[in-house]
Amino acid sequence: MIMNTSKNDNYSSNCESLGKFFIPTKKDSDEFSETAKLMMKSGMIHKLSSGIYAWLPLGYKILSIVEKIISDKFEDIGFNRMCLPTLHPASLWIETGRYEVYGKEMLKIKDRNESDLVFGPTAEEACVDMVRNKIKLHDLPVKVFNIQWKFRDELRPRYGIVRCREFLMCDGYSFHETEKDALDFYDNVSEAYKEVFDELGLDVISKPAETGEIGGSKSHEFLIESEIGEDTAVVDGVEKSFMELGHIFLLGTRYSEPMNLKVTNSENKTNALVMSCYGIGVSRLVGALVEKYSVENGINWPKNIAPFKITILNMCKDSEKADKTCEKIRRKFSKTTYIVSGKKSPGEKFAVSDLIGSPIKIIIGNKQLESDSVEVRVISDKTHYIKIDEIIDFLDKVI
RNA sequence: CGGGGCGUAGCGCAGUCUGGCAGCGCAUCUGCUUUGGGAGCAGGGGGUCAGAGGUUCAAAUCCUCUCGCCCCGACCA
Repeated sequence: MIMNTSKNDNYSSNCESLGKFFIPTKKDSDEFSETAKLMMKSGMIHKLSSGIYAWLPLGYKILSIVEKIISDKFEDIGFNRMCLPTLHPASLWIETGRYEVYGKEMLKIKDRNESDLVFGPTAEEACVDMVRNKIKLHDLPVKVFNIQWKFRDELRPRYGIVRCREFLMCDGYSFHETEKDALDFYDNVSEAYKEVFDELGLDVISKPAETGEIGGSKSHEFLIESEIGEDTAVVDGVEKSFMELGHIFLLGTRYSEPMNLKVTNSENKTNALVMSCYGIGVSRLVGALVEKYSVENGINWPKNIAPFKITILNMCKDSEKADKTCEKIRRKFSKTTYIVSGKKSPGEKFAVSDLIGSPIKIIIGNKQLESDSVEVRVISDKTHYIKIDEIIDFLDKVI
């Protein structure tokens, strides 16, 4: 929708389509919460049904960036990335007794043979099935994780992707010989979680929690203060609303025992493995980030999360010099530059750029162009006027 | 799952009470004007009135059923 639509394009037509990126912004949205409203207005997500959202290119870009930050951290502490299916045979859930216990949030499906399937609301059973009969003593500890869509048939979805039915979750699973090994690694993961949230600029607290339906002996949840939080915690004597972003559990033998995940140890005894699981709501995390970085008319993304680090506002209608300057910058920073141009009004261009929220905004207007300059606004810095000849060097420094 | 509300053009809505040509704003397309904070004028296109059944000469409108969505509450990752 926003693209280079200059008619005077005989010098740039070959490249024009390269800069296109589909961002259908909206003037307004009737979403209830500010976070969901902003995500709809900026063209990040589209609702298909109650609690079921499509991720448009802009939203998916942010989701992917967050996913990468989490994934890198998990690999840093020794997890191997893998991928479990979204659909699990009901038989696995019957083995642990959760098929009946989990409740109406679990989506049960039948395939063409009338076999019962489950769209996984979580994946402990699937993961155990993947590793059982394969792990030998010398393999331990085994640490795997995946980032996969989950479905929980919420009674009442709300706040856009913050509490939806289909959501992206990073779920890690570790298997240990002893409870002590499991506990040590549990602390490593807890530390890694804090580093991830720090990297994203989120003030997250961890707090001991109930293990609930999932079972196990120890758990911590990771919470962020939020207007639309649905958990409460007491901080400094004041009860506040929090949104849960992650939860880790020391599961013990809750799954390994009934599913017969065992190894024979050095004393020739066969014991059930000690299992832990670690979850982060990746798609919900994007909601928390939008809430955190939202400003008056849009968003101010920090550089390490921004879907586009640079937004160029081409205010000129038929200026070859302006178009060529856009193209010069886009070629150098092609994956992270978004150009707002065409015959839209200046107001609309600024409004769209506010919604995209790049930390660096370059404004190409007739006034500065007369002196071969452009205006560059850098978040948390002043406005610079830079000569076109020096723009690439300047951007290299601030990006 | 209980209570309430809504469903009419892509989006937001009026029309429903009192049956009688399918409307308005925004968006979109065309042309001209405008170009530093979501522009102006003119013209055009776009409809399974949520769905099914019923009443009637005639149904968006009345009746019955079904579905979907939203808000509150309860429940819960």
